This record gives sequence, C-alpha cells and structure tokens, in this order.
Amino acid sequence: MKTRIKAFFDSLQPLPDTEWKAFESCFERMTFQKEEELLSEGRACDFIGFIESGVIRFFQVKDGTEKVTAFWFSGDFLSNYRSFLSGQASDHYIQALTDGSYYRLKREALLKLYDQFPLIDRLGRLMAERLYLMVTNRLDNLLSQTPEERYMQLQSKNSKLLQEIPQYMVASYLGISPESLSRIRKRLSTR
Amino acid sequence: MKTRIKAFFDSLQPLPDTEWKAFESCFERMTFQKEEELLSEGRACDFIGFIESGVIRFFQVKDGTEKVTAFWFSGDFLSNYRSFLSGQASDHYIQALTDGSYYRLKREALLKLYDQFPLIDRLGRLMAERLYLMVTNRLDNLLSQTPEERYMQLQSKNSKLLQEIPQYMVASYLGISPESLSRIRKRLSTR
DNA sequence: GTGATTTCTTAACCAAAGTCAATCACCCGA
DNA sequence: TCGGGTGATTGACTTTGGTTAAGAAATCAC
Repeated sequence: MKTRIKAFFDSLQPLPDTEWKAFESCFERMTFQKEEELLSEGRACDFIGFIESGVIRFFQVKDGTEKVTAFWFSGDFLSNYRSFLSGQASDHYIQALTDGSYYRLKREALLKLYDQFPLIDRLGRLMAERLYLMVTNRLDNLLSQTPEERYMQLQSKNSKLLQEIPQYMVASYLGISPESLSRIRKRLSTR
Repeated sequence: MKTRIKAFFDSLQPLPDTEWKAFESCFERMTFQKEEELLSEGRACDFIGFIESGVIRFFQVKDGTEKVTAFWFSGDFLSNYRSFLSGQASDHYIQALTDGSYYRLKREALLKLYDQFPLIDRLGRLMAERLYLMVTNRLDNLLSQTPEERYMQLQSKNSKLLQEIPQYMVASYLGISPESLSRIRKRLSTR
C-alpha cells in the first residue's frame, strides 16, 4: 500500500509485522472517474478510505443547493465517518472532482480486525481521536472567523485547494455565496 | 460511582468486573463552586470528567468577548478533549455556573488503563467515536441553520438550558449578539 | 474556430445581524 | 426601602452577506 498511507498509520501507532500484514491485506485499491459518486445521500457509509490520487468533495444538498463540507486530496482520509460509525444513512454525497484512486477498507473487515488485534483496536482509537481533532479545528474555524478571514487562511494554508477547485465550490465551503466570495477577493486585491 | 455515568460507559462497552473495578477506582469525586474555573486558558487539560450535579460552561475569550462553545449538565462529559488529546494549551476556559460536583479521571491514569486493559482501550475508542459524533452534530447544526432556527431548535430540544442560563450566554452559544437574540425572541413571540 | 455552456464578476437592492446608546426591569444588599 | 448593578429590551444606524439579474470571461464540445 502507498507509503503515504502507511506513514499516516505509523504516525498513530506503528504495527508489528503480523498486525500490519493483516491490516494491509484488508484494503482494496479502487479507482474512480470524474463526477463519479462514491457515496450517495441516503445510504450508510460502509467504508473508510485513503486517497492515492485525485480530488474529492464531500457535500450535502440543502434546499436545492449544494453545501460543501470538505475537499479531500491525495493522502487524505475518505469517508462519511459519522455515517460509518452510527450506521445511519448519509446526509452527504461523496463525489469525485477528478479521476483518481483510493484504498478502501470495509466496515465489516475493520470491525473484525478490531476484535482480532488489540493493537488495531488501539489504532482505531487513535484514528477516531485524530479525526476528532480535525473536526474540532474546523468547528473552531467556523465559529471564530469571518468569511474573509477564512478565505485568507485558505490562501495561506491551502492554496493548492484554491487552484484546483471552482470558486463557487470554495464559496460553498466557506459558507457564503459565490457573489460574496467574488466581493471578498476584490476587496483583498485592492488592498 | 453515579449510576448515570456507569450507564454511559455501559452503553459504549460493558466491562467485566475486573476491568470495571480498575476503571472506576481511578475516578475521583471533585466538587466545585459557582464561578470556579475548572480549567484556565493556556493550560493543557489533563483530565476528563462526568458531571454529577451542577451546570458548567465551556467558553473562550476572543477579542475581549466571551464566546460560549458549550453548556454541560448533570451526566455530561466534561473536558477540553481537544487539549486532552493533543496535549496543547487550552484555548478555552471551563467554568462553573453553579455549585456542583463531578467525577474526574486524570489523563495519566487513563493512559495506564489503556495499556493495561485492551477492553478499556476499546472503551476509549468508542468514547472518542461518540464524541466525534457529538461534535459533527454541532458542526452540521451551525453550518446548515440560521440563528433563528438554532434558537427554535434549542427551545424544542433543550428548553432546560434556556431556563437555567442567562440570555446573553445563550446568545453567545448561538453565535449572535444579545440584542439579536432579543429581537429573534420578539419576532417569534408575535407570530 | 465557433457556438454553447459554465463560471466569474459586477451592480442594485434587501434582509439579517452588529454596534452604540438609552432605557427598562429586576434583584439584592446595605 | 433605596440605590446600584446586572441583564434584557428597544431604537437608530452601519455593515455584511444574500438575492436577482445582467454581462464578461473562460472552458468545452463539435
């Protein structure tokens, strides 16, 4: 499996050979095409994954308009983890913005691994904890910053995102209308 | 330990006697007084806890004004879990709004338990997963609802909160100014 | 390359919430 | 009981972002 993904898990909890082999062998490599839906609203998400290549967005449809919750790139965690954990139907879509590929681990296989290997159970704890940190970061960000501040932060920390993603999707991710983002950009450029 | 708190952990992962005894014995009962700070900004949070009685708020100071992130009541989980996990200084205060008590488990003790008992490690995973679900709920709520909708939801789902907490703190929790909340209330009452 | 579609920008107008300031209502303690 | 303090409300005004509509720019398909 891709070294990047191994690095992710190693940073959480290095696994001895036996565990790693068992763990790794449960991943399947999947490919996707631009526009493809990896998960539809209404279905429970029964996998987690890690992107090898390509760009993916995580969004929901609210009152007829699309609200983007996240963009994912190579190396990123890929799942509706909430639906994955709760078993409830997803309120989000997962959709490819480009062609690409990812490594998929099905829920059932992961639960078996948790039961078989305490160290993988611990890895699961550390993964949940890491994801908790990520989502609280985003929450904090939304609570404490204005759209303009969020855009500036995106520019400085994640400029790759701005280059690869249409602006109206970025606007949605920032929680504003495309027109507002356009205004913000204009405001910033004339300073 | 309080039955409510046992019920919380039982709902995640029932523990056999040995594990439960070891787990329970690591909790300490703590009391607090109105206004007391259970955690100050700048310190790492080195415990998790569960409230036995009383009301607590979780807030940060941003540009000189207090922003309330959460209110906690009897039975609720109590920690800056983010700081607890990352070891980084807390950007939030934890402060008592009333007199009360809670059961505290120190980080060091929990980490030892994780190492000693795989089942408690699993309990930790399920706890992290549960907390993940709670924070994504809040995130969704903030992203997809207007302040007015959030207030109405609070009324229907958490009216206890509205009775026990000063309005200006509720406003802060909703992400608006006290004046705006006052106007929203007026708007709603004349419908 | 050309036409069509999609994306981005701009403008005018509107609604919601913020700010500032004044006032009201209530509680509590001396 | 009176006065002070806290919290809630109201009003005037400002700011910000949403909406609608139009047009410009970029991209795509043939």
